[in-house]
Amino acid sequence: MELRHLRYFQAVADEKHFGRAAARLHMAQPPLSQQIRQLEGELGVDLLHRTTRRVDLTPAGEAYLVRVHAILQAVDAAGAEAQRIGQGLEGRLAIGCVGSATYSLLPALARALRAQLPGVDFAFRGEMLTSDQVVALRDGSIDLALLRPSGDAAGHADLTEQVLRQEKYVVALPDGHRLATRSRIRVADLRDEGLIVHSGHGKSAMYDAVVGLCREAGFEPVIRHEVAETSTLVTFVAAGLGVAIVPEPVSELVVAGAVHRPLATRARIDLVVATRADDRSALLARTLCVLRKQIVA
Amino acid sequence: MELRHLRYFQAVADEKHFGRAAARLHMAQPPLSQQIRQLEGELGVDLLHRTTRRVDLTPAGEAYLVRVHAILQAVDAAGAEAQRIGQGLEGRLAIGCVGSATYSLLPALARALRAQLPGVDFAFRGEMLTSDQVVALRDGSIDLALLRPSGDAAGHADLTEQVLRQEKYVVALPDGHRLATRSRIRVADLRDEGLIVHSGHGKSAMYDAVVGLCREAGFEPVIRHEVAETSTLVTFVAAGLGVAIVPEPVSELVVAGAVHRPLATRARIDLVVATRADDRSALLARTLCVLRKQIVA
DNA sequence: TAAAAATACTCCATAGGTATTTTAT
DNA sequence: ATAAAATACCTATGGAGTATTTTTA
Repeated sequence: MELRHLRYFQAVADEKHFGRAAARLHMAQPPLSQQIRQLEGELGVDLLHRTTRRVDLTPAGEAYLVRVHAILQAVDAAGAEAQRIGQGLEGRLAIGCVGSATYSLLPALARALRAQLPGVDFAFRGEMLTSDQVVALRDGSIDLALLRPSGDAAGHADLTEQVLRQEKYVVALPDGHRLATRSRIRVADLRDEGLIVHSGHGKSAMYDAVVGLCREAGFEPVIRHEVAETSTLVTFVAAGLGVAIVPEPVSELVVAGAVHRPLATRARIDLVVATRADDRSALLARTLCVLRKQIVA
Repeated sequence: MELRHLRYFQAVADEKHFGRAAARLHMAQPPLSQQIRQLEGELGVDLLHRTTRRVDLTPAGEAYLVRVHAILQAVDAAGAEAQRIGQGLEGRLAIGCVGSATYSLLPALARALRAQLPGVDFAFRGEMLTSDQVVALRDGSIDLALLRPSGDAAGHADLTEQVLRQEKYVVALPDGHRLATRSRIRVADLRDEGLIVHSGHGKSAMYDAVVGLCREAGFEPVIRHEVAETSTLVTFVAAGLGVAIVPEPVSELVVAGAVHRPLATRARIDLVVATRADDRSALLARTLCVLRKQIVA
């Protein structure tokens, strides 16, 4: 049995007339009769009751017609859906994001994506460590990662990475801190401050970046607290537990009791977008397009 | 596009290998590749991502596969359903019944039909007048009628009628009635009794039958009450409002205060089954078969 | 008898087969 | 180098066309 048989049956059932149905199908009447008989033969049921004056449906034909309608519609719908998915207008895409972009870039991106690609089911996972995102990309639990540069770029041959933008640093200080009155702070000014950093050497790229800045300024940082989440980090600063060096967009996360001051340094921290190199999905391409527009704006 | 394409796609998606899929489909690999390409071309989407080592599904292919599974299953289910309906094992059938068989034959028939044809959705309408059943048969609101012989059998050329059985008459009497002590009652004994009959000359066959019996016995019946339903009729008798001549199976409707005594007459009243002459449905045939077995038992 | 479906036959489009090439690992 | 899909080409089944017959209201 083929869809042809179902289409022909539907036409005959609609027209209740082999001749008219054949005309509608742009074919001659005899082959139409044959195909319908073939269908009935295959099913082992008479679907139509023929008289020379009119054709009508048997009870079995009535029931079959309903099913056939649904099937033919489902065939069309399946094709249409596949097309939309192929064009990246529909589907699922999971996006990972480091903590320091979770409260600035990610919400704006989510809004833009929902507006631009309303048919797509996006899943956002913020506060992810760079190293976890690499794993998640590889195992498919995310499809796009917003992360910081990791030391071993060589180990990411299967990933495509691109620098989205280079972010300045700011210092997060408790409200009444002695440095809070300065308009700009040098790294060296933090020599005697207790620092709050993201936890785990080799896991958080920010940890390594902050330690690197201090060493470049000629001192070994005093690490007072290690925290997993950026929101916790700023909260700790507000609570007076120490100061922190964070990328500038973190200052968009406003917490009472914490203030941000520019860090006087030429150093910048890259925000990188990474994807699986073999991921050729149209949805990913469209998502990257929206992401880049977002960065420019 | 044809079901063939869907079947082939499903096989390739299952096997993730054109060669093995072709073997499973009992065909060579090249035509399979062609058909899949043809499908992709028609949809305008790549469903498969080919490497020489393995075949895997694109996101569009994944979604399409799910739909294809459902479609192919629906095609099978539609055929199976049509077959069952064609064999009379599934479907809908409405049965009408005159009042005087509603409380005896009909419940037993319903039980037998449910047991024999569990897949069928039977609808029973009891207490229908013969004339209403003829109309209902013609307009399709019932498919099988249990009725009494009507005067104008000539007017039913489009119906097939068959006498199911010939029922004796009984007299329904109030409990303490003077005739209640008799074992048998002649029609002439009812000369001075007020009768309760089914309402409407020309509508209820029983009305005509009862009046006919009386005239044959040489008197014009005194009609005390006309009622629409058999249950009402017996209730009226029990209440002492009169006596009634009813077919013997009505005595199965036991109402406190009413008794039934055989009527001494050779006259019988036919119980007739009628169907549309052009109704060739297998379900009707099966139903009639169960009905006839029921009558014998 | 007239309208419509079924039959008889013919033809050709295309599904499917065989042989070979291309491709990616 | 090799396994597998794609390409090229061929064959033949069967879908569709034309002419005609059969059917039944």
